[in-house]
Amino acid sequence: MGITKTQIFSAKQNELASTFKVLAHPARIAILQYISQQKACICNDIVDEIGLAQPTISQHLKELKSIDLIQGEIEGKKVCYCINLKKWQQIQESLNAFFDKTKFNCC
Amino acid sequence: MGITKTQIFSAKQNELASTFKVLAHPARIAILQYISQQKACICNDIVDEIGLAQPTISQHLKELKSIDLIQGEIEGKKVCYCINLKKWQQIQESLNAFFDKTKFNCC
DNA sequence: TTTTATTATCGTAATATTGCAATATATAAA
DNA sequence: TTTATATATTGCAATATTACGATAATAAAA
Repeated sequence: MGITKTQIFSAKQNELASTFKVLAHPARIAILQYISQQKACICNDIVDEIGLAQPTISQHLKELKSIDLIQGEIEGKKVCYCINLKKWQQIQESLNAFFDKTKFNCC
Repeated sequence: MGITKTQIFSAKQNELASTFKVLAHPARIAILQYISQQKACICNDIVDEIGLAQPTISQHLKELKSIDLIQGEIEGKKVCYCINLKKWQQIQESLNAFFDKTKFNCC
């Protein structure tokens, strides 16, 4: 069917899975790493750096923006993409909470 | 195209993305949480608990097994699935390393 | 051996994702 | 205004994922 039955899971489970999903592509990992290393983060530089076509990069940026993980500031013709530090830390904490909460009672 | 261009990314980037991908489904999150709470972890119980068909659960378990996140011990007719604590911690550490290493130079 | 119970695999339909060419939009420069 | 540059959107083809019925495989029970 290809469709996830989200309605049978809790909001937290769905949200956690969605967050993992945004991070589940090497291009998006690479984009985040690249943005974090640059003083000025411009989309076209990302295209050159990553090696995917401009529309593809734009699409990946859109997905990262969709969960507020990055922000884009328009600077003339260019857009300066930056990591949203607050959200970044928030996500790291919620992932750690998931890993920590999971206890191991068997085996 | 639907195919990820893995060859243009580093092994680490691909591995990190793959790990996120395995965790990027609410059923697999729910399975991990359920397994972690049970003293005895049996597949058929998971089917009752999650509310997806048995072949679907079996498929999700296979994906979790594919990165060694869970282990299955055959106990007669049943299989006792358990979280692989070592791998679990290893993954948590590598995710944290990714989040920590990503510095924020701009904006 | 036959039956029953449990889990895995196969095949397939529905949907999602990835990637890019073409094109649109927007702004700066000429 | 026209042109050039940067980014976003649209449309589509190729591939991946999700879910499940049917069935196979395995092992305990009868």
